[in-house]
Amino acid sequence: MDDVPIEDIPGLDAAAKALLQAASSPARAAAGTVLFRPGETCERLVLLAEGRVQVKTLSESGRELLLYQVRPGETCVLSFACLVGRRLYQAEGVCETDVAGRAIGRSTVLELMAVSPAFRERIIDVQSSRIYELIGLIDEVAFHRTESRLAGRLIELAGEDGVVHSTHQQLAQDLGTAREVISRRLKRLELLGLVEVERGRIVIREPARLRHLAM
Amino acid sequence: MDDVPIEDIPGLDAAAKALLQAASSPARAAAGTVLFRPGETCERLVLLAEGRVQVKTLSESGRELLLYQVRPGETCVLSFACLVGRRLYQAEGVCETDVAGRAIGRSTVLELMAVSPAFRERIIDVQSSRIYELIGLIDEVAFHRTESRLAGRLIELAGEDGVVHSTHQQLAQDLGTAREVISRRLKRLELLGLVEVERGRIVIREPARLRHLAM
DNA sequence: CCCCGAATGTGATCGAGGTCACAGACCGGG
DNA sequence: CCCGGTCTGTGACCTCGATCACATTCGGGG
Repeated sequence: MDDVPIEDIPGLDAAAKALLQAASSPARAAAGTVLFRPGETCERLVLLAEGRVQVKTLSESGRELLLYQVRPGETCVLSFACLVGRRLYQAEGVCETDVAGRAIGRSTVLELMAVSPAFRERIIDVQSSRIYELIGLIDEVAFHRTESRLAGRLIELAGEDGVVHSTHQQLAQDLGTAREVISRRLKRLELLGLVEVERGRIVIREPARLRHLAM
Repeated sequence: MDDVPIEDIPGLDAAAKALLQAASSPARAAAGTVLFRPGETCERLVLLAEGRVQVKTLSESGRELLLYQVRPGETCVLSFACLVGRRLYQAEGVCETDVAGRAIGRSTVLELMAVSPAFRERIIDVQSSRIYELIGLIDEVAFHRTESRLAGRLIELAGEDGVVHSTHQQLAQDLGTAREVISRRLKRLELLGLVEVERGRIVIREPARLRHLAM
């Protein structure tokens, strides 16, 4: 079962569907697959139907930092920028889960922008949100300490039950720091009674106080 | 002389000009004027005809960090994101020089997006470039030391003659650090023979080696 | 030519976070 | 139930950058 029905992609209008029918190809990838790496050129844009993709920068020393995630109905803004502006990727894209979508080339993207209001608005919407988020991220990285950023990330990741299923290593990679640093900060949060640290998961005990720390 | 002719704004098509004629108002501001601050709502978008605007984040402790500059023919992507997505500004916009442009409201922006291909493409283009730049900035702030960032900034600011007209304080604010740090780093670059530091200006002596440091 | 504000130089100190080097602890599979 | 890989805890150490507190120095306007 290789095909990805165009109907699976939310937020498209008739014009977009017609064009995709004619000029897109199904794309699937398993969790963990690297979709693109720094330095590569972008040949095609994927409209995501299901799954989640993480886009992260890499440092020379091997650390990483999560920039944003791409969700169903969205496209990767970096891919878009690289494809349209003929730029090189400066980040890495990794499938967080199994992923399905439809891939389109540069000319099709441009045509879609012209003929499909829904597609156009979606792109602009996603770009705007990402710009907003990226600026927030810059602010965090430049001016906020790790403890506060960790608190924020825990809140983002927590399920309804207040449980975060992540290892210290994963959190470190999300925040662009080292595992030891996360371990120590978590320990501190635990001493403060804000969380409980277990193997592979963190239970949030005091969401309110944690949220307060995050700002 | 208060008016700003629409002809002064580059990159518009007939449809855009017609709409602007009917639904935009002239906007002027002197160098140093603060156009928006964190926490404010965005009521209108300015299409820049001349001058330059700096957009920067502010930290609690009073430091700042330059996010990007808006130039003639462009719009501020943060303003756009805030206006369209009804979000609050998270940064500050300051006129770097005297500035002239035309201001439009939310509904006009949306209409322009719909009726003017040139405007639409311009927006998308600017958004894409900014996203690319912002990701680069995140990478720098997260993973590169001040010395390398300073080297990069000096190269950006240098004129044909290799002279940068900035005070240490200004450079510090561009890079999101403290003045003393810049002074010391500059001193080091001077010891290495890469630049000469004078009052209010820096002369680049070894562009190649400086560029090398910047990466 | 003097004076004041802006710009710069510098030492001392401090804290956050990065890095290294391990030691345990835990867990699922064989 | 044992073993190896993953995950976590921790001490030691170092570096960069932030901050404070000044001393200078420069340059232009009155």
